Amino acid sequence: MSDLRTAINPLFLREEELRQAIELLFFAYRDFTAEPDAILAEYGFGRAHHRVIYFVGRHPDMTVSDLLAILRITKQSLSRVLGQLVDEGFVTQRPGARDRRQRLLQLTEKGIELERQLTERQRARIARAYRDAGAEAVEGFRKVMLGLIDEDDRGRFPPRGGVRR
Amino acid sequence: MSDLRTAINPLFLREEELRQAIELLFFAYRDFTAEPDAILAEYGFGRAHHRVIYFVGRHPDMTVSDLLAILRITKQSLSRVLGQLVDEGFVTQRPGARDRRQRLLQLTEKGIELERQLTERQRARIARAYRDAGAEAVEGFRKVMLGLIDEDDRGRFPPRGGVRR
DNA sequence: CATATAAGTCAATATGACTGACTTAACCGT
DNA sequence: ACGGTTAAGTCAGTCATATTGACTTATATG
Repeated sequence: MSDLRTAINPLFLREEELRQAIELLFFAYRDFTAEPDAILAEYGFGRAHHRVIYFVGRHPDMTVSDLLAILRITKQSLSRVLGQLVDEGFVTQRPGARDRRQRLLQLTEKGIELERQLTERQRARIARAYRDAGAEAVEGFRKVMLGLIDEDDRGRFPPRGGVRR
Repeated sequence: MSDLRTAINPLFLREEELRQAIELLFFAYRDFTAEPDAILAEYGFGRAHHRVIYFVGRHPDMTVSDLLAILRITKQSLSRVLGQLVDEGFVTQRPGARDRRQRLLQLTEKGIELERQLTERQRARIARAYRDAGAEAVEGFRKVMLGLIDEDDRGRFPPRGGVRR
């Protein structure tokens, strides 16, 4: 028996470890998006609507440009989705005070309610995983995930100062 | 100043922590798929082709049903993508020996080469993140990611026995 | 033999994304 | 005040990924 790959070659372990990470990302993302997708379908929306609702909820008064930079899609792609959300009363726009060319985006009450409904499933999934894994594992998770993200977007995640006491 | 949310309410910290996890997943997946997507575009392929190539490479002689169960898409959706890959000589099929209704899937040399090209970028990204984060963080990452995955698919990830010495 | 299963097919539709070209309004520096 | 730039939006065409639903073919299995 004694498999050459595992018994002798440390490069195989490395390869296996990296492949597992690829699959962890695939399966985690697949399952992480499945629940909200099912809710969205009831509204005739898709995942793109969720992203808009999520980030507008997270950063009220963000501009269209900000949103495009986060989503990394074209404005033509955003246009349909955002237009639908505005038409159906989930998102409102108002001109920027400093720069009146900007359209600052906000969620309506209806939008806030949908955002809450969509995100609470995801939060519950994460809360369970965090609880089961423990605080130390959570720190490791954050570290690795940050390392996977392009450098220019890491600044979105403030370093967590240890709780002073 | 002294923000009510951070200064007093521990539930806000919790909420913030969970939201950050949502965003870590979004940004990590976005950046993780961007590089292979660019390569795939040169072949006229999309992310769905990558998934098929990846999993067939990972599990040679897997059946179409196995693949459908992993990807969680309909066979009609898979059909086009798989058909293209077969037509263009990246994947081959042969009837199962035990059950001749099955079509066992394999990568051709060409398919293996493309798989390698696509996945090596992702492996490099993960290797860098793993190295920067350290072994302990990697363990935490694995624990949390596993917790995010639906229970019925966790068995795909064998527990890592500590290296005996 | 009857039923169930694995795979594939045809048709219609929705969603999310793209490129390219263009407009409108507002800002901003010289 | 003009001219260039930027923010946003629009029109048109295309492509990839996915869906539902109905059906066929071949093979397996009780």
